[in-house]
Amino acid sequence: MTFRISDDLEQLETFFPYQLAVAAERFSRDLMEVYNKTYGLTREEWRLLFLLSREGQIASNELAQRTTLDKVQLSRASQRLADKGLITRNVSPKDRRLKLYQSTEKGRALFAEIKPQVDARASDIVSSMSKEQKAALQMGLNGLLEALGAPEQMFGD
Amino acid sequence: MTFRISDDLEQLETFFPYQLAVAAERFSRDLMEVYNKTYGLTREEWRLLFLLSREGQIASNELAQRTTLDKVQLSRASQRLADKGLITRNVSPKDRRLKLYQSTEKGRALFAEIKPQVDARASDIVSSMSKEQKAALQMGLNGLLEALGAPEQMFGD
DNA sequence: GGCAAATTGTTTCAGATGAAACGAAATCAT
DNA sequence: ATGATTTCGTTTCATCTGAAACAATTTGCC
Repeated sequence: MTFRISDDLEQLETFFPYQLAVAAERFSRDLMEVYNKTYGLTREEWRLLFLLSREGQIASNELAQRTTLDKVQLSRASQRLADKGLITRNVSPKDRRLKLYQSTEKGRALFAEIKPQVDARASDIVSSMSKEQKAALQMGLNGLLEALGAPEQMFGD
Repeated sequence: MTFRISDDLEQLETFFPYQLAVAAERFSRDLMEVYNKTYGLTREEWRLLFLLSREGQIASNELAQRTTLDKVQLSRASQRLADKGLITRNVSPKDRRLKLYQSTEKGRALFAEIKPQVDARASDIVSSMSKEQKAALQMGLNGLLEALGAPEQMFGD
């Protein structure tokens, strides 16, 4: 298989965004098989649960920065998670417009159950890539995120 | 900025799919500013118009293979494009279940108008990446697409 | 202090989306 | 040939989604 890196810029610019979208969508769909089909969580719910499971208590304004969720998505996802008893939402005493989100024990337990399965699925996909390809993807993706002006270190480190 | 390539596999599996999704979504959104906000085309409509603008007449079954559109998306997108007079849809004489899609003059003209703007926007983003990053991204993405079992060479070459 | 402006979470409403049902046409088996 | 099965494109229905409107709260300004 041959790759025309950038000798034809026109091709790179038009074809590449499509490749990126296709790859991301397929990957996302594969992972959704786990947390959605099996556990009925939407992508937003899963991301939120993910974040809350490692952090303690997070305010909504801080959450918006660290996720790609806007306030509407956050409101809806958190509402559903709260209905399922996976997280709690409390009005912040400091600023009563804000809400403080926190994972419940049930939420953390569910996360601990799902997480390894999602990891395994992702690992299945990535494992067939060569070490060089993985490294290249990681480097290229970081460069792209930077170019896109994405906030770095979303999940802390 | 530092990149932890893959010394922590756990990180690679969980963090990376998220990065991929974020990058693809942001990129897609940036490009949509052009063909959606300005010209009112959905992503599916744009993809279909893109494909039809360089090919002559394409049957629906062939289209499904070369795009990620399923039959429902194709049906809806083509219907809207036909309503706008950008493409034509004719029942195939060979197999009256199939439909033959073709871009109209108006469709090609609109594509010719939008395309450079989309390219320019994509170029804006990618241009701030180093040559190495671009090459790495292209290589990594191809590897990932292969790992995902994606059909290669979607737009011919 | 008090009122305009800004911020935040939620709701509303129209349009988009996915899964399943459906009807038409072709293919297959006998 | 004929009936069953398969393969299409479309429609339906329920849900999701995004943009704008909204109410509650805080901030800024005087």
